[in-house]
Amino acid sequence: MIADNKEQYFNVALATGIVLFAFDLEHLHILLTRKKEEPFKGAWVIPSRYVKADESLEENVKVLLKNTIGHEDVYLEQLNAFAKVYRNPIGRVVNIPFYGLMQLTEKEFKNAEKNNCKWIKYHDVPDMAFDHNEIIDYAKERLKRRVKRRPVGFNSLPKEFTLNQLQTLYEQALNKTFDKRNFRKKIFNSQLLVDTGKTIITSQGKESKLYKFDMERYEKMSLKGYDFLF
Amino acid sequence: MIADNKEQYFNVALATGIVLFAFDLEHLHILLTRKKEEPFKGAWVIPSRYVKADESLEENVKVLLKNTIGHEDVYLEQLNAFAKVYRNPIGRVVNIPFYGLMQLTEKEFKNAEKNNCKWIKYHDVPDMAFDHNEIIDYAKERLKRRVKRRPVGFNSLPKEFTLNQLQTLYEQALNKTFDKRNFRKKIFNSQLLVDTGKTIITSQGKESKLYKFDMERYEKMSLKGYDFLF
DNA sequence: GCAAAAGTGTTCGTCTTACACCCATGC
DNA sequence: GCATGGGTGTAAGACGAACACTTTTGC
Repeated sequence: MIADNKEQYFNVALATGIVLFAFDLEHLHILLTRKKEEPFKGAWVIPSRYVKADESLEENVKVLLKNTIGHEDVYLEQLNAFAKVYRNPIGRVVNIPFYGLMQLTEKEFKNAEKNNCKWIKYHDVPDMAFDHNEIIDYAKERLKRRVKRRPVGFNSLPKEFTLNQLQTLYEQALNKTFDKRNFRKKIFNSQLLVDTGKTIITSQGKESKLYKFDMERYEKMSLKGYDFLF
Repeated sequence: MIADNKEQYFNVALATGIVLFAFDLEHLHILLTRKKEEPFKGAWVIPSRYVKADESLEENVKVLLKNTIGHEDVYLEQLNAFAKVYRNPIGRVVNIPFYGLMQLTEKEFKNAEKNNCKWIKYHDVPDMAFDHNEIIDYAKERLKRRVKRRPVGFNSLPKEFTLNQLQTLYEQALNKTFDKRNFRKKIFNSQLLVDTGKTIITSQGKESKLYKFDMERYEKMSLKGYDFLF
């Protein structure tokens, strides 16, 4: 079947997109940009890029990251392909988006501005071009599930963080609030946090204990069938 | 960027594949077929099909189902795209596989044979062409997670089924055994099963109660934030 | 009569949830 | 001095895990 008319099938273009979530210790953000060319010139989109013939999806996404935030040090996960026939007016473009999770610091904030991108608050996503709102909604759902079921949240915190920062992150991602005492109990019970013995002075001038995530321990526990659950 | 040399990007082919899981009330099976053409003529593959220019992925998968088991009454879910540059020697073919879950009866068994397909036991998957083993492993992982966290298993049972059949399904999919009393307690606690009042004579000649899944109730509970968990 | 399958309760420990106050700091 | 945020304990209920026997049937 394919041998007869190979050409008829090789007429699809591939792109990746990145729904980049970043936490600045207070709010979750998503990185958006505006389209520089037709179609939908000027409209909000997630950073996207056509995949070259000999380029893997991951390589492509990493170029996207370099071009927007200036580095590629981000937790990444592939999402479902968006492949509707008429999603792009110039032809059949299949977008295989990823979601990323990272810490938002001054550096990424400035780099984004420089590269014509903007960090939008998680709950304030505007109307976007193509099916990009759908992609973001899907990525948010995925993030929620992951935060609930795997300790991915730590990818958006500094190596050492306070429990209040961790709780804020969970509350933002899951869009609900937790009782402070119960939150701490649950996290400590999981035995995935290590007390660094250090403290930090938070923005309110209070002293607060610093913890770090014990990745090694998590991996060992995972192998034995442990399931992180929040 | 794209306007200048549009052609250079529109040279990818799209295919879907289906990892079809089916339960005959005793064992889980996966549907495989053998390649009829080069490359890898004669090798085991999952049923796959090129996507036509104006065809959605879902339409394409449904044709696949029609061509193999003779109908399209299957629970479907899209998996991650498999897009490695050199996964197919004839060009860059991106496979966007789905997994499906259904009940295996005589009908599907015969239709598969007629269509050059074979139902292989879940734990006996042979070496396959392309990256199809990888796809199956990925689909199995997804199935495990789904069975644990959503009541998808009911898609592979008849409308009315016994608790032992349900338990067997869970044991096969998750590759472990459960205590019968605890299993029943857990399932009844979830309040998702309705006693039909009927019984059936099983293959061992014993009478066994029939239950059905209360989809409406599940949907209501889901909306209120209920999470099925096994 | 014995092998195989359907069905059934209790106990113990752990986890979840609800709930309130003290202390230090910045202003 | 007061508003803000960091930090802490207890009690009640729900849930999970471990565990054994009775009954019926086919052979």
